[in-house]
Amino acid sequence: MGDRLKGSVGVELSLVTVDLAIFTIRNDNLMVLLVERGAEPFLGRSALPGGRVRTNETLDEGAHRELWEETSIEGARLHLEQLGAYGDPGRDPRGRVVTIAYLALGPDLPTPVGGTDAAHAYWAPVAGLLRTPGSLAFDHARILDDALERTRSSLEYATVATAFCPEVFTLSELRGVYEAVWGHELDPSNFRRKIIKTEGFVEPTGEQRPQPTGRPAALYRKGSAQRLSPPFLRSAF
Amino acid sequence: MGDRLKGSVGVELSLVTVDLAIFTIRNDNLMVLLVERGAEPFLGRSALPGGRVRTNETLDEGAHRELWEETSIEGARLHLEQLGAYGDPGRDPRGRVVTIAYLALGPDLPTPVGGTDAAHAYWAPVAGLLRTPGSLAFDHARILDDALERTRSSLEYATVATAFCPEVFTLSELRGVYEAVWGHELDPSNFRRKIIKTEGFVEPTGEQRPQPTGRPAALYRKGSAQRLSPPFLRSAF
DNA sequence: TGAGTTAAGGTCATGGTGACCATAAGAAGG
DNA sequence: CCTTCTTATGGTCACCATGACCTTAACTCA
Repeated sequence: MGDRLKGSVGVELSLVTVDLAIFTIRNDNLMVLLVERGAEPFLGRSALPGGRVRTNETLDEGAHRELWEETSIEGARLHLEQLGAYGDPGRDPRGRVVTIAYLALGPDLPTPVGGTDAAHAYWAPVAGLLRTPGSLAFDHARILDDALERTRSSLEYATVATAFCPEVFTLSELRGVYEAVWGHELDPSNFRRKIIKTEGFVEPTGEQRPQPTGRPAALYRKGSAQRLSPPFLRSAF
Repeated sequence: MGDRLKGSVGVELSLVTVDLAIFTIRNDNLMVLLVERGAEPFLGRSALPGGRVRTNETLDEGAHRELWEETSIEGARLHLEQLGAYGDPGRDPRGRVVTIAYLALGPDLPTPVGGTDAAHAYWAPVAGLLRTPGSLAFDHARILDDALERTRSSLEYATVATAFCPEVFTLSELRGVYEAVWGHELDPSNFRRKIIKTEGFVEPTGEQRPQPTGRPAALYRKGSAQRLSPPFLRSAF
């Protein structure tokens, strides 16, 4: 391909990768998928899953492919959006590597099987990672930080919270998503009012689900709206 | 460098560039800086300024450098933020080129002198470009679209509108920024109330400026706040 | 039957917002 | 000097979204 890039010289070329911050919620905790690196550099350290982008695929396609290869989960069920590009020289000791970070949100996923690249893939609580800095390879701690802030912000302005939920869910489960991501509790009554009156956020299925204790909860599915207007701001921290 | 990327093969490498969507406001119109391409592909067509990222510089540094080379404007006076990565195969007929798009906002800048790469650099009204699709090279029309939407959205949640203003400015000038970017008029009285009561958005200088007609306007400078809470939503379109 | 638990709905005071009106302070002209 | 025009600045009021809090509904279990 190099000869098609007329005028370019080798020193100007970079390796382009995608890295994925895949979030889900397990037991009311926000979790991120990590892999234990099986090769240098950072051998044995934890990192976000990712890999090289192929020249014949879109960045989005590359993200979807890596997602599938590392987690055996089809991207169709996930919310996937680009987070940004990270290209500081020195972020990879092997040389110039520019990575396009992606944010993926999904419902409680099965524990990932070892993919092609990743010997060990596992879910780690995000809260714990923030308390132990320096545990991630490359600049993945910063990417994780940005991914978390993007997620918290997205819940304010968009309807992506439903991406964390299964096909049908209760409003309490949806509230649990907000509480796990924002890290504080919400008033159940006010939350309900806000969600219901936001056109297209959720649609009632008409069904109910008995609870282990207490009154049965109505079931909902994802609505067609993408954005929240007015937004649902996290006022109190 | 290639030999330092152990295991990589040439076909996996990409050319990485930065492209800049530089916005300013002239005569109440939102303008974007374009360059007329002096080389193939898209010879003679208009494009966003940009160029290759060097291997020893940050993506942000590359953006600042290209900004300087193309416009002779120091980035310190501008608001510069990363917009995202664009890497569809085929976006550049020469081969795989991944570009990191940046959004730059600045006050009414002097007409740029021809830089090193750009023979002709000029300000074009954004509104006109949206009405004539297909006029920009590469996928720059899409980047411009995204940059515009990001800008409109940023004015809702952040204080970046002051980046369009000179050192000191009146509230009417600041309102003109919002009106130019959002494309509709705002109530002067309500706008004033909103800005003033948002702590740290603007600081009064104590000075006044006589107007060509009408009562003199108080002068303000940029405050220290970065984010608007509550946001300033563009409800009516 | 009563206690416990969760879902769901209602009340009320507060604060932000849009629509609108009123006043202030300058320039220009009769 | 006074009127008129223009823009800046300030105020009023109704409405809506929100947070805090209370009440009722519906189910399980002892």
